Amino acid sequence: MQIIIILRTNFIYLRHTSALSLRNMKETLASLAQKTGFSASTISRVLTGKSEEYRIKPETRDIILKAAAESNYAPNIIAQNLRTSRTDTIGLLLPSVANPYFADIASIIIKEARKFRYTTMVIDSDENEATEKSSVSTLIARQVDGIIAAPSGTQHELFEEINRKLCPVILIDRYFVDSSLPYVSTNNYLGSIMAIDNLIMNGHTEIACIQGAINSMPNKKRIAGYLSALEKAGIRDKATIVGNEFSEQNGYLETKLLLNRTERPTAIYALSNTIALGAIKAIKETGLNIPADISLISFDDSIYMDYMTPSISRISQPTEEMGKLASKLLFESIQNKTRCTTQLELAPSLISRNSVSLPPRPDVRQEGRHDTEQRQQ
Amino acid sequence: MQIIIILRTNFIYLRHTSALSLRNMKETLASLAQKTGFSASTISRVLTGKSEEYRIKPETRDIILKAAAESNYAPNIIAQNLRTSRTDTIGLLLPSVANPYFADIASIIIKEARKFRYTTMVIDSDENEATEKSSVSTLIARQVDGIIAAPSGTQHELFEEINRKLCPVILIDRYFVDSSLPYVSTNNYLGSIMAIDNLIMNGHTEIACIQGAINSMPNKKRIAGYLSALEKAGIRDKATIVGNEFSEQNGYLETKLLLNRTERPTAIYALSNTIALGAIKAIKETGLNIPADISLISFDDSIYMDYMTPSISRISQPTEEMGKLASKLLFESIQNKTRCTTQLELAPSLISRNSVSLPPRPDVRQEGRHDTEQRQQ
DNA sequence: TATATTTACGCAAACGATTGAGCATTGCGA
DNA sequence: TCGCAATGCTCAATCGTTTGCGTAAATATA
Repeated sequence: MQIIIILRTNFIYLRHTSALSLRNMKETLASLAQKTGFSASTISRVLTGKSEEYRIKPETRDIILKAAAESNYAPNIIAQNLRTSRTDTIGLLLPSVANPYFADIASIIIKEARKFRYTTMVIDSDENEATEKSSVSTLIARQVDGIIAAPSGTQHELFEEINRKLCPVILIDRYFVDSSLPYVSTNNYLGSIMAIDNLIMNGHTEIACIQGAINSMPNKKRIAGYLSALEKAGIRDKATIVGNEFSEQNGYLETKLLLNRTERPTAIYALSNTIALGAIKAIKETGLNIPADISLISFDDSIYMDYMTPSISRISQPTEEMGKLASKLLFESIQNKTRCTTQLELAPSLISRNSVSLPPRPDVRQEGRHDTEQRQQ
Repeated sequence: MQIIIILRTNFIYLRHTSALSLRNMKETLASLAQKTGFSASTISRVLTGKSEEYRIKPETRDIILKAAAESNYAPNIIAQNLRTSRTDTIGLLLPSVANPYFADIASIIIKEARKFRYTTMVIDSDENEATEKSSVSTLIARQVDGIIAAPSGTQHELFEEINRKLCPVILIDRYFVDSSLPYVSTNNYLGSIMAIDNLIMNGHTEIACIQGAINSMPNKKRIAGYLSALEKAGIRDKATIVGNEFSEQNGYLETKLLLNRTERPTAIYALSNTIALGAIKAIKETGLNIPADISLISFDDSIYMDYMTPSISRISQPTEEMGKLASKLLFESIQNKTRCTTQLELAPSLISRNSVSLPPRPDVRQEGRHDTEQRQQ
């Protein structure tokens, strides 16, 4: 996909931006007008690179450019915003910036935006729907030119209304079913299939799934994939779904409960990296070994997963591509004043490591192990 | 420390913000003036909660409030900004949002800012000084009311000039020596002492240190603490300092080189979580065990460090306090139109886990171990 | 020479709020 | 009945740009 975006910034300002000293707040078009003897209109036109279009005499242009440069003039962006009702600003809404997965996405989008000369306002909704709503209102009031959002809420009306009336919205990671809002996400369904197939191939049939925010689309899709994979293997009736939050604590508590069951699962499928961490903690505390006693596979990639013992098998999402694609779609929409309807699901990949092995023999399954010795297989 | 900050937002807008529907972009003070028959001035004063101060008749006030509410009026923030030259916006400058440590800080500051009704513009400077400079200029041009920064560069003039002339600046994590700029940081020197003392207490004398961005203040202080702790133990001459970047790759490469030396260190002190990850990878690849063959201690806390095998001993920084304090200092400065000169170093804490033990006996030190079996001790 | 066109810019009205100063109207005391 | 203060508002300037329209001077065309 190639998208051509014409940057409308002008070289005069650019030169200034890269200059050493700060913008001279005292200098305005009016003061420059006084200095040079030309009108503010003319100065404006020269400084926005429209001198040819408006047939400004080259000599005049040079005088103005010189005066602007010497006085360290830079335009008042707020005034520009008011006049043009453009802000060169985008809003980025995330459920949790501290979550490594979303931090990655934030980092990429912020940098992409910078390339396109946009500044990013970041909202951390804390998975709270009320916070999300009011924060989005703030973004709108601040007249952002576009929004990239991983919504926590379930109702799409707000975002659709914004996209229809105010500015382009691109969803990332999470999206709404029955909505035409554009999104860039991972094929979460496929990801689950890959994860569960991997467990089944290793002989597991007692696979418990610890889910996250129940109403979020990724969670729903992952659950659907989980069920479908079980179905395919003819063990749909063995489905076990617990939990309700993308948090370490949720992973920990639900794992504790799972391990306490008389029919303990032989494998756990954690629907996020945070859940996986909680699960690991609970498993270790119980004195069980991964993968000898219980296998573990997780959604989300994170650098540290390779460094744990055992290293964690996982479904990796292409965060960089997602961030870049979402940015491109957004800036294309802004540029062309159109609404895009692209709905993309990128393929996840299975990173197979050492947290999955054959299930323990049935007769030892309920014993548990209380030594702290661990074997890496 | 108690700081009282009077929020100047008014309840009318608040009520609107939490309302369901979006701000009606068509409605302005002028249009409301037409509708109600009062002037824009009066409407403005009522809507900014100044009806008593300006002796607006209660009936008038109610008429105006009703009209505003019914038409879903919300003020044009950009126009307010231009008129009042306040933006209720802060800038947050970080070297790397993807780094879990800074992601934590970002998350906290964004949420704190929200509490004070500020929106946060986030910059990811990518540890690049040029990016940092131009991004900060952008923030200034956008007239942020204040800046919280973890600067990558070494020259403080830019930030000092901003703090003097334009808006309050609070540094976080990193700061400048010989500068009166306020900061909130960790006592990195003390952190190093704690880390090295821990190693020395365990009998280590061959302690190599892998550093990060050499010119950053935290790095300098950590190095100073490292040297000082060695000095105190009378083994200053054994100091080994390598590396130059807060990255996993740097940790990996430098560890590889260290392990290749004829006199292999018995312990590695990694100056960041990312460096530690790289070190672990290199150590594992070499077939050595932590801590049996080589001990490891790291700066920075991260949730996953407890889940690795062995769990990693580390120096934890109080990120939440740092973020909250920096926010408080900033908003206090903005509110009081003063410049604060507080320079705070919070105490780090040692989280002692299983990556540090006695050094291996000298006669086996150079052997290396090539089995992949690991023991947790 | 009269008219048309081009050149090179200026005027003034936006954008939508805030705010100091001012101006009717009413009430009250003397 | 007059003066004065309090009441309850409006006027108009301002923040710093951008931009549609206009126009004087210079040049080209008929």
